[in-house]
Amino acid sequence: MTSATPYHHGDLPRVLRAAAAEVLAERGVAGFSLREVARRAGVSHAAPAHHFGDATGLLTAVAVEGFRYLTEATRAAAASSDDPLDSLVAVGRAYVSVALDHPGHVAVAFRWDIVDVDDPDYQDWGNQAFAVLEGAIERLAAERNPDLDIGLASALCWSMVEGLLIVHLPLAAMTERKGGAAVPPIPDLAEAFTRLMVHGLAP
Amino acid sequence: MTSATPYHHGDLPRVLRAAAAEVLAERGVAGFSLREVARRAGVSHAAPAHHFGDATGLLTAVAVEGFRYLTEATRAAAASSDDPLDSLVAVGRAYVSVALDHPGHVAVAFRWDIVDVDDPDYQDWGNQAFAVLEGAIERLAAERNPDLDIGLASALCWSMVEGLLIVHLPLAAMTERKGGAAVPPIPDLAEAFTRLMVHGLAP
DNA sequence: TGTACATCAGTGAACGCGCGTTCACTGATGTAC
DNA sequence: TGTACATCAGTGAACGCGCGTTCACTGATGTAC
Repeated sequence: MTSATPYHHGDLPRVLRAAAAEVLAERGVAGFSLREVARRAGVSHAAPAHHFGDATGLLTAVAVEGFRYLTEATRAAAASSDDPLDSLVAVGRAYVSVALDHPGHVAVAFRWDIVDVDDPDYQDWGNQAFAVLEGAIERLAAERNPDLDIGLASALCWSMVEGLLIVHLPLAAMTERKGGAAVPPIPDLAEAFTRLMVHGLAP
Repeated sequence: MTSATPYHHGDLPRVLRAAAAEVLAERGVAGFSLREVARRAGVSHAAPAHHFGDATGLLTAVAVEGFRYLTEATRAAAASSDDPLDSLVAVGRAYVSVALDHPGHVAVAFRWDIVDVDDPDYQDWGNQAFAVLEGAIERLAAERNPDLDIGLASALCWSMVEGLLIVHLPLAAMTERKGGAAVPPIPDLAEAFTRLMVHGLAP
C-alpha cells in the first residue's frame, strides 16, 4: 500500500512533535533547533515550516500536548479514590510522573518566552489542567475544611509540584554530599509534601 | 589618576558578572552569549576567557553570586523576628525578593546543565543558603512541633518558593482571563503560602 | 468517468548572521637582582 | 634605585559551524466540471 519513502509523509506533524519533544528532553530548550528536529524526522529542514510556521509554532504544539497529558493523567488520578486526601495525593503523583515520562513536553509548557501564550489551544488545555487540581482541592475543602481558600491552596499545590521538579536534583546532590539519607524519588516526595501540607507543618 | 580608557580594566571580572546577569535577565539563558557580554562590558570578545575560561565558568560565577545574595538576604530575614513563624515567613519573602531583584542571577542558579556543579564555591554557597532555611524550620519545630521532619519540611518550603516563581506568571494570566480577583504580588503570595502550609490545608 | 488545474507538501541549494575558539600581537604590571 | 625580563590582561583579525529564512522547484492530492 504505502511506498517505502513516499513523497508526502502522511503524518508529519505528529512525527515533528515527537522529534521536538525528544530534542528538548535530550538537549534542553537551549539546544533546540528546527534543523535538528527535521533531521530526526527524516525530512528536509524546510519541511516543518509548512505545518508549524516557525519554532514557536512547533514548541507551542508540544506544550499543548504536554498540557493534554497532564490533564488526562491527573483527571484519572483524581477519580482513583473517594477519599479527598488520597485523591489529591494521586493528582500530585500523576503530575510529576507526567513530567518524568515526558520531560520534553513539560520543559516547554511554562516557557512563555518561547511559546505562543495567546494560542487558544494552549490556554484551553492549561485551564483544564489547572481545573483538575482545583476540583481535587474543592472536594478536600468540602469534606474537611470549608474555610479553605481554594484558589490559594490550588496555587500552592501547583507551585509545590513545579518547584519539586526543579529542586529535586540539587537537593539530592546536596544530601549526598552531606552523607544524609537518600532523597526519595520524585513521586514519593510529591506524596510526602502533599500530606505534610494538608496536615500542616505546625498545625 | 585613572586614564579615560586604560588598557587594563582593573575590575573586569566584576563588570563581566554584572553584564552577564544583565544579559540573562533580558534575554534568558537561551539568549546568552559571551560576545554579547563582552560587548556590554566594553571589552573585546576574547577578553572574558582570561578570567572565566568559557561560558560555563562565567555562568557559574554568576550563580555563586546569586547564592550569596540569597544567603545574605534570608539570613537577615530569619533574624528579623523572634517568632518562628514570622521568621520563616520573612525568609520566604526574602528568597523571592532576591529572585525579583536579581533575575539574571537566580535564573542560572539551579541550571545544572549549563553551570559547573562541581565548583566548590557553588556547592558551598548553595549549602549555606539551604542551611538558613533549615535553621528557620528547626526553630519552628522546636517551639511548635517537635515531631516535624525537618529535612522534608525544608525541602517542601524550598520547592514552594521555586515553584511560585515559575507559576506566578501563568497563574496571573489565567486568573485575568477568567476575570477573577487579581493575583497578589509574589512576595505576598510567598507569605500566604507559608502561613497556609504551616497551618495546614485541612489540619 | 475523465480530464484540467489549483492547491498542498516536501526538496535542496543558497544566503547572511552571530557564535565560540584560536592566534599572533601589544600594552601594562610586577618582580629579581 | 635601576634595569631586565617574565607574566598578565586585553586586542582584533580570522576560521569554521549550525542556525533560520528564502526561493524556485517538483511530486502528490483533491476538486470542478
